[in-house]
Amino acid sequence: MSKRGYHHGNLKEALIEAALGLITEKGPTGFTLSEAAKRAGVTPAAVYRHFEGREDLIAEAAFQGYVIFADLMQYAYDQGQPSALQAFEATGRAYLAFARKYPGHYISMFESGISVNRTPELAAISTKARRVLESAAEDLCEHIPEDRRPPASMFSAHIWALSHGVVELFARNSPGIQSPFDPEDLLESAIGVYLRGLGLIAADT
Amino acid sequence: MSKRGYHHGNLKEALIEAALGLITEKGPTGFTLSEAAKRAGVTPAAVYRHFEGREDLIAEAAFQGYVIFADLMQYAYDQGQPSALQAFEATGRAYLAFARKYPGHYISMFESGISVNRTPELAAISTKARRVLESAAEDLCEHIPEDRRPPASMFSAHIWALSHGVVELFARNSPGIQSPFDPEDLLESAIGVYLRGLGLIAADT
DNA sequence: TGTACATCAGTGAACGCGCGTTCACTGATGTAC
DNA sequence: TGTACATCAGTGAACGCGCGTTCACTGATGTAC
Repeated sequence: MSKRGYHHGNLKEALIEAALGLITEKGPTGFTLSEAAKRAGVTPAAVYRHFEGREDLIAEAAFQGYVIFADLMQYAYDQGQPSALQAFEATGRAYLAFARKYPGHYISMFESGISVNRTPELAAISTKARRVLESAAEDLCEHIPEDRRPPASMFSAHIWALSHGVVELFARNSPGIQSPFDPEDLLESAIGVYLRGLGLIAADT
Repeated sequence: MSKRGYHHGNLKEALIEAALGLITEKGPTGFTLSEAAKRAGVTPAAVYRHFEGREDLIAEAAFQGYVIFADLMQYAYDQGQPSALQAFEATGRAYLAFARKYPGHYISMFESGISVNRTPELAAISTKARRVLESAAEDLCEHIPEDRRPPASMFSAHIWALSHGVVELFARNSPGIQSPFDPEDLLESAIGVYLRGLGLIAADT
C-alpha cells in the first residue's frame, strides 16, 4: 500500500476507486482505462491483470455500488419497522441519500450504459435492491382498503421514478438547472402528497 | 436534395438528422462528427461549413428539440383549457409523448451533457418550455384552499421529476429494466394519485 | 538458514484505430455587363 | 445570350492525439527442500 515498489498490493481496489473518482468528476464519458491506471500509479497494461477490459472495470464498480445500495435500502427498511409507513418513507430517502453519497457508484449503475443483465451476479444484486422497495410498498398496501388498492409493484414503480427524477434533475447539477428547492425536501414533500393521495396519511397533516 | 452533385443543397438539416439518428440508435456517446458526415454523404470537413464543431452540432439539435418541446407543451396546455385540471394533465402527458416521439432530440437535450446555459438562445427556449408546466401548476394552485396550497414551482418540480423518472426508467429500454407497466399508464396513474393527494380530484374517483 | 525455482504482478514498447480539426484546393453556382 | 469573375460549398489529404489492447519481458514474492 504505502511506499509501493514493483508490486502494488491492492491494485484492484485502487483502480476501482480511481475510476469512481473520474466518473464523479467528469461524468460517465470522462472515464478512460488509461487515465484510471495513471491515477493508480500504474501502466494501462497492468489493468488487465485484474479486469478483462474497460467495460469489466465499470461493471465491477457498478456491482459494488449495487451491493452498497441494497444494503442501504435494507437498513432503511429495517429501521422503519414495524411501521410500514416509516419503513417506506425511509427507503425513499435512502435512494436519494445513496445518490448523493456515492455519486460515482450511482453513475456507474444508472448512467454509464452498462446493462444490468451483463452478468447473472449483477442482475441478482440489482433485483435484490429493487425488491426492498417493492417489499416496503407491499407492506404499505396492506393498509389500503382492498377495493382501491393499487398493485404494489406499480406503487413502487411510481416512487422509484419519482426518486430517480429528483436525483437526475435536481440533486446533481445537471445541464445548468438550478432549483430553488432542496432535493431532499422536494422528494419528501412529493412522497407526502402521493401517500395522502393513497389515503395513507391524513388529509390535514 | 435528390441526385446531389458537388453541392448538397440542404446539408445543415441533413447533418442534424444524421446526428439525431445516431444518437437515437447508439446513445449520446454513439454520435461522432465523422459518422454523421458519412451518413449525410459528405466529408467530415464539410461539417465545418455549417457548424463550429462537434459540440455545436449537438447544441443545435438540442435547440431544435427545445423548440418542438415548448410547442408541444404549449399546445397541450391550450387544448386543456379552460379546465386547469385538464390543461395540467395534458402537459404531463406531453412530456412523455415528446420523449417517445423525438428520442434523438430528447437525448440531446437531457443526456448529452450539453449545458442549457451554453448560449442565451438555448437558455431562453428551455426556460420557455419549463414555464408552460409552471403556468399549468399555477392555474391549478388556484383551486387549492389557500392555507394548504403548496408553492406552484414546487408542484411543477414534482411533476417534472416524476415525468423525467418515468421516461428514463421505463420509456427507454434502460439498463436492462423491463417493467410490467406501460409508461403512459404509469405516469397517468402516478399523477392521478398525486392530484388526489392535493385534494384536486375527488378521493373516490 | 540458504538456495533453487515457480508463480505472480508489474513494465514498456508497440499496434491499429477513429476521432476532431486544419488546410490548400476545386468544382458548381450566381451575378454583372 | 454569352462571357468573366466572385462567391460559395464541397473535397481529400494530412495532422496529432488518446484510446484500448497485445506481447514478450522482468522484478518481486512465496515455497519446497
